Amino acid sequence: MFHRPKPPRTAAPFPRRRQLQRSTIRCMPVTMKDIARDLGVSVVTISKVLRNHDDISEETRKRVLARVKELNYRPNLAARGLVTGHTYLIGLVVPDLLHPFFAEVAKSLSRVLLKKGYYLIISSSEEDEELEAREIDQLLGRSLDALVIASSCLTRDILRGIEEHGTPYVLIDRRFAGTPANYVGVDDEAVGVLATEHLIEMGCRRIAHLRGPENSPGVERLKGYRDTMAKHNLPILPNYVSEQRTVDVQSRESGAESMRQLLALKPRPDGVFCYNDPMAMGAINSILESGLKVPEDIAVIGSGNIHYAPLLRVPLSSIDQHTEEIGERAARLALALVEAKTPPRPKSIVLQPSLVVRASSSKTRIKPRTQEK
Amino acid sequence: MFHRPKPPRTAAPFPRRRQLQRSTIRCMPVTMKDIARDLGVSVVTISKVLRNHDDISEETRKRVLARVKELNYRPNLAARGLVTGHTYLIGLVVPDLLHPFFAEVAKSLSRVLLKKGYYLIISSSEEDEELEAREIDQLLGRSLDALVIASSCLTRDILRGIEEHGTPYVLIDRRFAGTPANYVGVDDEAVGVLATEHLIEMGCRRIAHLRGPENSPGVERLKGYRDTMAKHNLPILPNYVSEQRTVDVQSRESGAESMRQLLALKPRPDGVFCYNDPMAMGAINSILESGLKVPEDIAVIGSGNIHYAPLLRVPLSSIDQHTEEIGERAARLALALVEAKTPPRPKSIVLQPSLVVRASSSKTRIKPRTQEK
DNA sequence: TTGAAAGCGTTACCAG
DNA sequence: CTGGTAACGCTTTCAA
Repeated sequence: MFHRPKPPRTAAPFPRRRQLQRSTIRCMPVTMKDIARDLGVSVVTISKVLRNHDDISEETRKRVLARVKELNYRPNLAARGLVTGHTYLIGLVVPDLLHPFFAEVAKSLSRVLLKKGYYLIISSSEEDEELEAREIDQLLGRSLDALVIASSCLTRDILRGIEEHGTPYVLIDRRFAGTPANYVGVDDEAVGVLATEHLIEMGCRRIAHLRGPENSPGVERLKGYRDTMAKHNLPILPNYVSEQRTVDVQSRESGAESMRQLLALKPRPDGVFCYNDPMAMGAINSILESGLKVPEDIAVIGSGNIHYAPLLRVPLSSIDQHTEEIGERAARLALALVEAKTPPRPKSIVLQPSLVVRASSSKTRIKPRTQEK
Repeated sequence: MFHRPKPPRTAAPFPRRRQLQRSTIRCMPVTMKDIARDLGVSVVTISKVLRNHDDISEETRKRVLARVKELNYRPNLAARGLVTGHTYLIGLVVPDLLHPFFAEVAKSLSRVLLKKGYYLIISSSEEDEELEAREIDQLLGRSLDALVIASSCLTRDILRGIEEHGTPYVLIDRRFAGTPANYVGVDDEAVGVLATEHLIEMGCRRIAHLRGPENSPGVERLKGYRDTMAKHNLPILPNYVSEQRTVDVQSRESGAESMRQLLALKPRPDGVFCYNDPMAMGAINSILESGLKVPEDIAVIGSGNIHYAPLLRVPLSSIDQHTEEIGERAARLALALVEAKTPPRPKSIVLQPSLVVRASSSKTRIKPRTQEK
């Protein structure tokens, strides 16, 4: 009936032997306990020294620090996180790391977070909804402090699990209709407007659009394009909006394919606004292959302003989305969420895009050879 | 003198209240304890069900699973890792995520690992030795199962801490002289040979080299270049090997700058082998800016065969390093290390590079317009 | 088939 | 200033 008093822990029968059977033989790293035993102090003391508590004598502190350095001790952050409920780990989910847009976001995000002592754990969904769900599950299981997501999902279902779990999150690039969420992205309708206005100004009249997926950037850029065409009383000819809605992962190939279909139309377009830069690269390829010229026969503009856009076969005009700033803002927003005592009101940050003109859309005869960079 | 027996834990005074003060008010996720209390079983039972132990009655199993699903319970992987000593987390350290080579490696690595239930945690050192050391420290503190590293360090010092800590690791792309380590990369000397032989075959005689950093790829590619020039009795003219040894992060700019210096030399080179593709892109830019033509006046070849090489202003000849395979092999090697009971002998995997000819080096008059892709 | 106890490496709390 | 104790959420062991 009575519980036997635990024997004092210090009197363990095999003091230097780990009791639990580990799966590997590999020797474990140094722990506080090791140092404590070594120095004849308690683990608490070690812990305090390491976290700069000021209720430790200078002498003890010195001894501890010396031994810590000597043994190259590293605190186990997982264990620490377990106790404090704070892991200093922030998750990032993107559709494709190879896509320069997301690589750039990851980079600027990471830079800001690192400065504050946070660490980024990145996950690529390959634009696959199911994989994304699994990866987010994994991430939630690792008790991150926050999550930054460029979701490949078309519905907000994915968010429910995250909210239930209680991990704060920031959406980037793509958002969902419905209840507001923390979001950082570009004004996608403005992207469509800017691109289309520019092509019109360059003298294009039969402007086609290689559209993106059914997510918010895809839909809103399309809307910007449609509205602008309407505003200028320009018709959108049949099949001038590419039907396939493929994904970021294979943008270039899909851009090439859609462009081929557009080229078969008559009359054929004299300008194309592409959902993103990789699609535009594919489109340009198809146009050149067919023997036509860019921009003389067909002007092309993309979006994203990827860093090598100026160096392409035909330097690519694009809509700059302020990629770096998206990462920075998302990082700051995420940090604010983590540090907030109580979940603050969702905040939506929408950046204004800007036009970058290069050769692929400059229908003037004097094509600048090296316009920038 | 005697320790008071602990009161039985089940008789805690405030059963539904967490005792520990967390830094945030945010409600904590569901735990096994919650489910156990809920169902009137022990946490052990829950734990066993979740890990498919077969000593649980079908009925209990069903009840548990139902509740688990209902509450959307996710096991805390950090806590699990603490006990099992196995986190299913593998770290990747690269100099620059924006560099397509490393992005591609990350992608293929992640793909293989994910299939086996492992998760990749990526870290970009920005080609900064000190930052790299800090990041590796962080990673080690998170008790990863293994580490994959493309180190920006020139010496193997960084490895000591890792070995002391006992985390198995695989080097990729760059290796260190001295004791053998697990490594996956391309035969860099062969890269230099292949590139130089090709330029010679194209009729170049005054071949320059925009060299990389003082790490193994940089040094070995340089050696391949030197040896090949010697073999063909071709002189390496003064200053024909660019002196700056800048880094991957700013390759393009550094390539452009070095090329400008080469152009000022007389005689000027008629062929350039660049350490990597971004440098080659910068070099081509400088050449075109100076009014000369690629490849007619100066042929250029890079290394890495980045995916957009065919789409550049001048489609870029390159040495393919089998980037994807590097990632795959590194993943498999890392998994082997994790699963090994005892550390196996270090294994070095060296892939043979292959030549990809495009316009930037085809000195024949008939330049193929679209050679591939 | 079930679960109490001990332990993973750390921090919070509080009594000395 | 110091350190014992309990706790974080989980798994392992072993007795019932």
